[in-house]
Amino acid sequence: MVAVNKRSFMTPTGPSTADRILDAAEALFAQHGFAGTAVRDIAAAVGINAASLYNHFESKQALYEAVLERGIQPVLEALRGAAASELAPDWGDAIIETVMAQLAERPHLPRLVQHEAVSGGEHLVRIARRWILPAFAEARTAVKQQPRGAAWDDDDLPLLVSAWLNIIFGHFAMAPLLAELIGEDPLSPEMLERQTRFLKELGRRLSTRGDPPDAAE
Amino acid sequence: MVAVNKRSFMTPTGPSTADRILDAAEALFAQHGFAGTAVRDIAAAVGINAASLYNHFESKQALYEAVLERGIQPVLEALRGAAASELAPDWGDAIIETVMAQLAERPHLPRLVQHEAVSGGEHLVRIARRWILPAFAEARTAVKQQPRGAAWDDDDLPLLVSAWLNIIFGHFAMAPLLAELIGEDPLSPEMLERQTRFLKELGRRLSTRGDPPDAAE
Amino acid sequence: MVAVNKRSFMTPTGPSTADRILDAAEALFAQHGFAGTAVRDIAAAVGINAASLYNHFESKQALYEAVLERGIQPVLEALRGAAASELAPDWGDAIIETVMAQLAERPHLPRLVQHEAVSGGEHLVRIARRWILPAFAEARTAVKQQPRGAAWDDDDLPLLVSAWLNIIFGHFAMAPLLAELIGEDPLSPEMLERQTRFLKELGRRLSTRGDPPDAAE
Amino acid sequence: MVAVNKRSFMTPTGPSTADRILDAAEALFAQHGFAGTAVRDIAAAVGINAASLYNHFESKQALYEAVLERGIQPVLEALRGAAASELAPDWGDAIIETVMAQLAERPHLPRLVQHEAVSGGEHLVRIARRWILPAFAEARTAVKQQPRGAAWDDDDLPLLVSAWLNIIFGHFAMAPLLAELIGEDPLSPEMLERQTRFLKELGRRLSTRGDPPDAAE
DNA sequence: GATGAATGAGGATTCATTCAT
DNA sequence: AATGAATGAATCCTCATTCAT
Repeated sequence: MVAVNKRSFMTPTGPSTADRILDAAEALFAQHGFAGTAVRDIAAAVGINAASLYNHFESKQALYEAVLERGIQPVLEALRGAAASELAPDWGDAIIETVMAQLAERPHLPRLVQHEAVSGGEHLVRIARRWILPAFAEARTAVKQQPRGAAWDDDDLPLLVSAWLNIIFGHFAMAPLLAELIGEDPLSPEMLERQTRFLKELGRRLSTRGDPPDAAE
Repeated sequence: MVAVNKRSFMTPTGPSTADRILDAAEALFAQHGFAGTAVRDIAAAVGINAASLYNHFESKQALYEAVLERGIQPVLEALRGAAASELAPDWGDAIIETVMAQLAERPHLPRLVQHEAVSGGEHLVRIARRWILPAFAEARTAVKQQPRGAAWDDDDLPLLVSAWLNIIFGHFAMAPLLAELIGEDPLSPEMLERQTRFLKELGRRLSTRGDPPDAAE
Repeated sequence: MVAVNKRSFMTPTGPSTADRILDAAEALFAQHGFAGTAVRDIAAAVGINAASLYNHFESKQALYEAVLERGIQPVLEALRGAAASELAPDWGDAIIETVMAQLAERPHLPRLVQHEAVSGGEHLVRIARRWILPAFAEARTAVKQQPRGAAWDDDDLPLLVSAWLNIIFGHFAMAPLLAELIGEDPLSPEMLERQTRFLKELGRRLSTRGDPPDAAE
Repeated sequence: MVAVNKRSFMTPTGPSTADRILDAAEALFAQHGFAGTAVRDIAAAVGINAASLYNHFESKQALYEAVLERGIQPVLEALRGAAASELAPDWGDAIIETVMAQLAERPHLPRLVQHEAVSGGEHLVRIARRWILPAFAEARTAVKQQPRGAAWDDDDLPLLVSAWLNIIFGHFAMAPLLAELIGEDPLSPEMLERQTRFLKELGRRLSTRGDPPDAAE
């Protein structure tokens, strides 16, 4: 028996109800977090009755986790792909572009993850062990392999990776606030382009030892 | 016996009830966000009846805002103080140390702010206009005044400030997740010390043009 | 045992839940007024959970207004019908009988209206504009068309209408108090019959100039 | 020991706190009824703390009853005075004028009584037995003594008295609604004057047998 | 799959009242 | 006589979930 995608086969239907629920839930969970999102509101956004939602997902919890998994998986895969070509000269730039492109497509995802991370709650650990830890390891390896990687103390690498993640995810997650501050939508194509350029320059500088290595307070 | 105010005599005059409520609320809001925190739980943490809480704060909302203000104000003031001494040679390091010291004392605050920022919600704008915008302006000025400031494009400055904020706040806000990843508590004195050192090095590198002085794509 | 639709087979399909709620609410609101009636008590009277009530009505307010409308509408219609036949000789008597019959059937209604009127509150204006104003206009017209209508000064007509309404509604609304005073239930068929006769006599006298035919100051 | 009015003795103080509470309570109870009035609101209207109110009245209940008694007593006394002079020729007019004058001075009272009457509740019976029953008896006697009293069937007298009470109290109690209908404040001096005139005319007509004594359906 | 109705648990908030000061 | 703080009970209402249809 061939593995067949349950939907998208033979019928020219649009996205399945389950997918539409996932979409609506992703947006709402990203905006208001888990606790701040009512199942009823998700259902309303989809245009169905709240009870119907339970035909597709066992519980609010289960839906939340499905949303997270569906969102994180492609990002990780893209990241892996980019990381694989570690030999290319502007390898760092490639990763940045890949990740930014991924996130630009699903701008809710970083907010969702940030929400979850900040809550540091029950769902976190499961997700962390399955998705983030490997990702973290990969990112760490990547950073270490940077040409002048020696520049960073080995113990600082986790902090560096964490910093990178915070910068990249933060740009999306804090978009509403940032918009307030710069008077422009941080998620507009132009701003995303600028942010991408900015990140590349950042990468270049971070892999170079700073000027006067004396100052240490 | 002199007529004595119940709480100014013999009793060590602990924090007022209102303050204790603010403390408990800060911790709980930071952990679970606004929607995820029940007034009853805050009251329980303080050891009072939920109804009593309303003798001190008009509503959950009002309490939330009070928590935010109380938390943000001293950080901003410290930041201002540090920024004032902009002539000192290791001026950037001073700011980093000041901010880290402030946040270390109230580790809930960054999570609280992050929660709020990610939610990008109703409370945000008010706070943003009164506290964050000025802070942002200050931070921006500060960054621009760095000795080798010419190194950054003027348009990139907001992004740079945003990046700094995300790195600094992110370390605290994501602490539970980060702990999971590095196997150590990111908020332990040693780790905070390491992070401070890391940030200083980061500052040094960021204010130095990256290696291939051609690249600025 | 056959799978059977609980309420479409064998059960005589009693009034819908919404109707039962309206009934219970009508009685309770009439007895204790809006503020004095707890949603929980209405639900209990119906035999459902208080939460279920919100599947049928958006709020206590909405329920209250629905009760008022449902109650007032048929009375107004009956009144209109009776008023239409203004040519009949004992036209006034017909109206009295119609109204009394209507109110006798829903004895809660007058108390409800009285409650509302006395409260003169927020709900009043909406209702007043939609239902009572037209009714008032009709009543006024009716009174004016009485054969010997010339007997009343035009400026007194609103007062006359108001007086009639107060007498008629008052009999029902004050029933508990009146019962206390006369030792009989004012809502018993006999008493209602007597009150109807009394009102007719009243109507006859009111449309006749009083003794000293000079007095109309 | 002489019976001394606790307040108004020796000190030129304004109304005592207890009186101010009674005033505020009278207004609020009249507007919103017992259940719809919060002790806090009464206190706020007086300008004191809700707790202070309990220095003057044992409970909300007790305050309510005090308000009712204080309001009803002078009306009854005035009524008695007027009724005593039953020999005067326009005796009915005198009563009307007295009562209207009394109520005009305390326009909250009728609404208060109406609220209570409509609620037909717990407080009612006590009040009824002590105040209203005697008043009713008096009114009944008064009506019966009208010159052409014979015109009314003895059994109708309670209904007639009830009608009178409903008309008179109703004008005040329904003032907000009536204002809505006639576009004028029913409690303005002019309207009260008109209502008084109207009531006198009413009295004149009611004590005259109606035209065609045949119609009784 | 979809839905209207039902519900127990819990949400924030208000209430009348008490009490130490 | 006044008050700020406290509280248990009750307020309206929302929530996630179930179930018969």
